Amino acid sequence: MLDEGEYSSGSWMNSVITTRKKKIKNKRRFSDEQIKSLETIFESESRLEPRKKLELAKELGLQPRQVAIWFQNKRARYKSKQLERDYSILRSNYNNLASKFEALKKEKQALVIQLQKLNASLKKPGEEGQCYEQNTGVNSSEGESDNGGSTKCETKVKPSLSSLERSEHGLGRLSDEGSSIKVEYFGIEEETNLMNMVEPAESLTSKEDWEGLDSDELFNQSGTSYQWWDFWV
DNA sequence: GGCATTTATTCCTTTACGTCA
DNA sequence: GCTGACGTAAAGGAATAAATG
Repeated sequence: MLDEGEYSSGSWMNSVITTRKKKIKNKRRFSDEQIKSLETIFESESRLEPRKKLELAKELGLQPRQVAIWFQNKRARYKSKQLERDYSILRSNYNNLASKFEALKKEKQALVIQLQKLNASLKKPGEEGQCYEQNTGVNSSEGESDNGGSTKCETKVKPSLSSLERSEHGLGRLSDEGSSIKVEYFGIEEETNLMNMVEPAESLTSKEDWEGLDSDELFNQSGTSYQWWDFWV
């Protein structure tokens, strides 16, 4: 630890202070050539073998201790820069993810609204919903009905359903079991549940959350009743 | 082989000097 | 010339592993 008998004589504290001040007074920055050589070696190996340290010190006209300290400080500086780079990359990835999340959330909300409209129209007696039920349930088994308006209802409702399926890449599926449409979507059965899921997602994506959240906090969020990435999985 | 001690090395933090705006 | 910010050489100290008795 202590080199060349640095603190070897006199009162310990006084010796430390005087010796240290004397040493630091003589502190000189390394020359450009010395720095260049050190940098070159550091690029290939961040830690020096003792033998190589002696050789390098001799070559540069420095004390081996100085070379060791330079490498030590260089490793610290490199690590600090690396941390900055890593943080920058993580932040960029995080921002990308956040914007994708926002887009997906909007898409989902649009689909939920579309679904509500479809359900509402099907539940109204004597309107399009009833026509659809007759078309899909009755007309298919009996071949035809004496109702001349069946083709009109079909063209109005079915395109909406197919657009829902298409927009969800085949993940969303509608069935007409019972009196209303049930959704096999995100692993839930009713759109009320679907709507409930929107709320926590909203709070997570508020401006304060995005600004005050670092990546660790994001991945450690356990305050909500579900994980936000489960939202669309 | 297990142990205590010594030695060497690393990392982290702090100190103090040099430089520059 | 003074001052504050910043970069950096160097020291202090804790932790760790290898060597030694």
